[in-house]
Formats: sequence, C-alpha cells, structure tokens
Amino acid sequence: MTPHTPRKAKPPALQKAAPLFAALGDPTRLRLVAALCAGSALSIAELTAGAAITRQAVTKHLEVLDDAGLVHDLRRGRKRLWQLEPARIDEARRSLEAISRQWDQALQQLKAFVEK
Amino acid sequence: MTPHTPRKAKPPALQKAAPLFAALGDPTRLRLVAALCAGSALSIAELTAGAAITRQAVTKHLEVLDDAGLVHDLRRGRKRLWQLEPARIDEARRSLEAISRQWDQALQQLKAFVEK
DNA sequence: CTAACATGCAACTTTTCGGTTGCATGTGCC
DNA sequence: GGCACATGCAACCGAAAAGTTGCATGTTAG
Repeated sequence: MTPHTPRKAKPPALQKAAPLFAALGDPTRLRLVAALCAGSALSIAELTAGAAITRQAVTKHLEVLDDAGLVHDLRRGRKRLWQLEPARIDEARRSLEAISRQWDQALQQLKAFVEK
Repeated sequence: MTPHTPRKAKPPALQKAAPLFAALGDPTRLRLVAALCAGSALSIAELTAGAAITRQAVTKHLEVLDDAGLVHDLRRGRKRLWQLEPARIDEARRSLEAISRQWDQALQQLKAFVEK
C-alpha cells in the first residue's frame, strides 16, 4: 500500500500544455517561431524562403502552430501574414516552471525528513 | 569554430530544444513527468497503475523521455525505478524564455522607432 | 524449490505526421 | 484584359509513432 499518499489535486492544467509542447516539438516549426519572434509579420512565401521544404509544407506547419494558439494570421491583400502569439509561449514556460517548483519543493521536504 | 559570429546567427540552442519539446508533447508522457516530479523514484508498474494503457506502452514512453534526457532509470532488484532529471526541464524552460526575451526586445525596438 | 512478481523482447497493427505533386483560385499591376 | 504573384485545396505516399499481444527471463519471498 501507499501509506502516506498525499492524493492532492494534481495540476490538470499541465495536460492542457501537451498540444503546446507537441507543436513546438518539431525543428521546422521551432524555426518558424524563431523567425516570427523577431517581431514583424511574415508571409508564407517569406517564411518558406531558405527552407528546404515546400511552401505547402510550411503552410501545414503554420496551421499546426495556429491550432496550438502559438501564432495567428491576418489576410492582407493577396498575402497571408503570420505573427507570434507570445502569451502562449509564456504559458508553456509557466508549465515548466510549475514542474520545476514542484520538484524543488519535493526535494526540500525530503531533505527536511532526512535531517530530522 | 564560431569566430565571433556577428550577425545572421540563428538562435543556436533553440534547434536543440525540439526533441525536448517533442518528448513533452504527449499527454501520457506529461502525466509521467508530473508523477515523477513529486520526488520519489517510481517503478514501471507504479507508473502504469491508473493509466489506460499497457505496461509496455508506458515503458516505451519512459524510454522516449530517457532519450530526451528528461528522466533516468536505476535498477534496484527486480524493479526498475525512474526519476526526473530536472536540469533538462530547466533547459526547455530557458529556451522559451529566450524566445520571450527576443520578442519583447523586438517590441521595444519597434516602439522606439515609432516614437522617434 | 517454486510461485508470484517485475520486467524485457519482439512482432504486428493502426494512425498520425511530414512532405510532395498537380491544379485551381484570388489579387495586384501595367 | 492579362500576366505574374501568393496562396488554397486535395489526393497521395512513406516513415515513424503509439499501442497491442504473446512469451521469455530475472528476482524475491515463503
């Protein structure tokens, strides 16, 4: 048995972060994010330039990022411009911070127990 | 070597973070990480308890996390115990911080330009 | 010794993913 | 109008991921 299982509320907000991390977990998409975090909104063609893949592939990646809420698009004439949604990046970062905090806290308690 | 890369340098360490995010980008694996960040090392059987998937599936996920450097195992008798590698979590978090910083900086510059 | 437990190993199935090709559509400009 | 540009849409493909089943192996406790 688990004699002292603190069956507290697990942070279920973490689960919500999975799609976020999944969206960031691809080198191409990470490159796109990096390009967009320079500030200016970029067209699909611009984002494709220099990449080793097709424009359509880039479009798909952008839509994945969009579904994760990490970017959003705005139509402008015949162009479709994309830009970052930095709040979402922060959200992912905070999830990792939560994990770190919980870990540190667990260590502290363990240490306190040992020293007793 | 990197002889004082002046400009044009892509965000260097960012690409390295992709496998990290990919490993975190799965609800099952995120659940495992959450369970492990409570501090104590857990066996495969313990980590499987309550999950809707097989022990073998859990093993595979743990190995994915291991490959990403997020966890490590230690054999102890007939058990194989897993625990978190918090430094790696921090690494991912710092990557997101770098993005945020770069974005904020871009905004600052844009603002300065407008106000000129 | 042996039975129960914890895990390893391998083959196999089913989706999902990353990417492509080919063609259609909308827009800007001369 | 007409052409070049920017993108959309859809079918298709191969590889990898996620998960399963079945069985073998090492370990611990009676």
